[in-house]
Formats: sequence, structure tokens, C-alpha cells
Amino acid sequence: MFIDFQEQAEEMIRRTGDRATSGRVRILAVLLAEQRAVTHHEIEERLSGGRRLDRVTLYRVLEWLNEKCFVHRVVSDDRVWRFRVNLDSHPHQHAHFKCTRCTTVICLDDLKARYDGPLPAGYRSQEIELTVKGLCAECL
Amino acid sequence: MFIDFQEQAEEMIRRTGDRATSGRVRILAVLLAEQRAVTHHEIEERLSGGRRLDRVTLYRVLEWLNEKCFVHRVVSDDRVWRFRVNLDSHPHQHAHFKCTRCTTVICLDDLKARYDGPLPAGYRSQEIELTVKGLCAECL
DNA sequence: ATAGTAAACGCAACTTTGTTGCAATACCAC
DNA sequence: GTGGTATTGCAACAAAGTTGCGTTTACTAT
Repeated sequence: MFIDFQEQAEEMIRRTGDRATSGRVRILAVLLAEQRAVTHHEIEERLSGGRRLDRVTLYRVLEWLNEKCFVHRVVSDDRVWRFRVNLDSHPHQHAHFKCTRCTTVICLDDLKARYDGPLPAGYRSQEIELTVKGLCAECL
Repeated sequence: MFIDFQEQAEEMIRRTGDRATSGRVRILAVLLAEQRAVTHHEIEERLSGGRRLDRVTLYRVLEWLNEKCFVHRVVSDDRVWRFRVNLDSHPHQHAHFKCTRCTTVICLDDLKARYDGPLPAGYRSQEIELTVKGLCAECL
């Protein structure tokens, strides 16, 4: 098990063959340390300590991490993307839970989102997005 | 069955007791005529014929229609809200299909979105949002 | 260790989507 | 028709994300 997320992040990034820049390492480390889907804004806050990192760079790194399948995007009704690391034991196809009070998003790993119902003729399903909205333990 | 959506829209609105303004009638008529969830932008286009209608008014009318349960919002990963009329036979809790090529959104009325799996202890589910993404018959 | 080079980055400006405050207008009741 | 108030239109703002371009940085080859 990795204790140092920074180190783990760097190793993951190097394996892609692309450059292990300080921005990529720091951002992925933040995501690895987090247990839930975090917004662009939340990542920015957690990075505020070290060297300045531009908003745009953060957007581009997140897009890159998504391409490399290190993270996945979570959509929400507040029109803000959230990002979460894909651990090995974390399949891409799964549901999310969003608390309607504190807006925290977690992944429901236990469940593989499924849709077995009928689609109109000629339609083909590629991916499922399932969000359960409600109250988390803190807000209940 | 109503042939004139304008007329149907006006009647629906009058029953609320609120004012039947031309904006509300026209917007609801557009939504009644449509068989799918449409974006703010698409509604604007369909209204371009008549008198000028401000963007802001459109936003406010859509919010009002949502409050009155005449329409419901559909979330999507392009961060754009879509709106669809709630016909009587159209329960609020249902799934949506979004074509990944033409971005058209339809409602999967046959299916009542359900999530029976486990939530973490202390969590309570209020609402489900299920979107099936794939290719529609036109784009396949 | 050093230099060359392409990939990333930072900055500034822009776009899209949606919101707010306030004065002007248009519904509806009378 | 007249008047009061719910809506509207305008202008300005806000948040989230994107694009273009010159500068810096990380890797590669020496």
C-alpha cells in the first residue's frame, strides 16, 4: 500500500510515457488522497499550499487524467463536473450518490449501474449514468 | 386531443390562477409540441418568429413551469439543462436516453428508474437520476 | 553536466449558461 | 377604460470552462 500519494501519483503517470510534470503529480496525488468525487474548485483549494497552479492547467490536467483513465467525471445537476480516481477495484460503470444538502458526491461501488429495460427500436446503449440523490449520514 | 398547442398551453396556465402571459403560453406551447427534452437554446430558436422574448424571461418562465410541475428538468453531461413537459401519463421518476452523437435527449417512459441496492449506513435516497447514453436510430 | 526540443504551462481574453436588481410594461379585476 | 401588481426587458454580473499564444520545463541525446 502506498503511504505517499505524491509518489504513487508519479509512478502512475510515468507508466503512461507522458511527462511527469509537477502539476500532474500534485493533482493526481490530491485525487488519490480523496475518498470521493471532488470538484475543480475543491482541488484548487487543496493545492493552494505549493507553487501557484493556473486554473487552465488544472482543467487541462483533469482532461488528460480522464483520457488516461486515471479518473472519471461525475455529472451533477449543479452543472459542475466532479472527478474521482479510478482505483483498480473501481469499475468505470457504477452509480453515484449526491447529498442534496451538502452536495458531497460519493461513489456507490457496490452497485454496477444497469439498465435492462427496453430502448426504442434502433437505439443502442453505450453507457449508463445513475445518480441517487438524497441525504447523507451527516445531513440526515 | 388538442390540435392547437397554444390553446392547450393557455388553458393549463389559467388553471394555476397565475397570469397567462404571452411568453408563458408560447413557451409551454413549444414544449407541448415537442416530443423530447429540449434545451433553453432550442426553445429560443423555435420562438424566434413572434415577438422578441428575452433570454432572462425564458429562464424565469422555465423555472415557473418547473415549479408548477408542467415540465421537468433533465441533467446531462454537457452542463445544459433540458426541459420536457409532464404529460399526465408521464411520471416524474423515469430514465432518459441521450444520443452521444446528436445530443438529442428522449424520455424512457417505459422504465421507472429504480435503485434497490445498498446505500451506506445512515444515507437516505430521495430521488433517482438515470441516463442511458448511446446512439439513437438516426445516428447508428 | 549541458543543450536542444517538444510538451506543458501561464496569462489574457473569450464563450456559454445561468442569475440578479430595477425600471418599464402588460395582465387582469374592477 | 383605469389601476395595481405580477411579469418582462435590459444591463450587468457570476461561475465554469475553453482557446490562442508566447514562455517555461521536463525529458533526450550528447
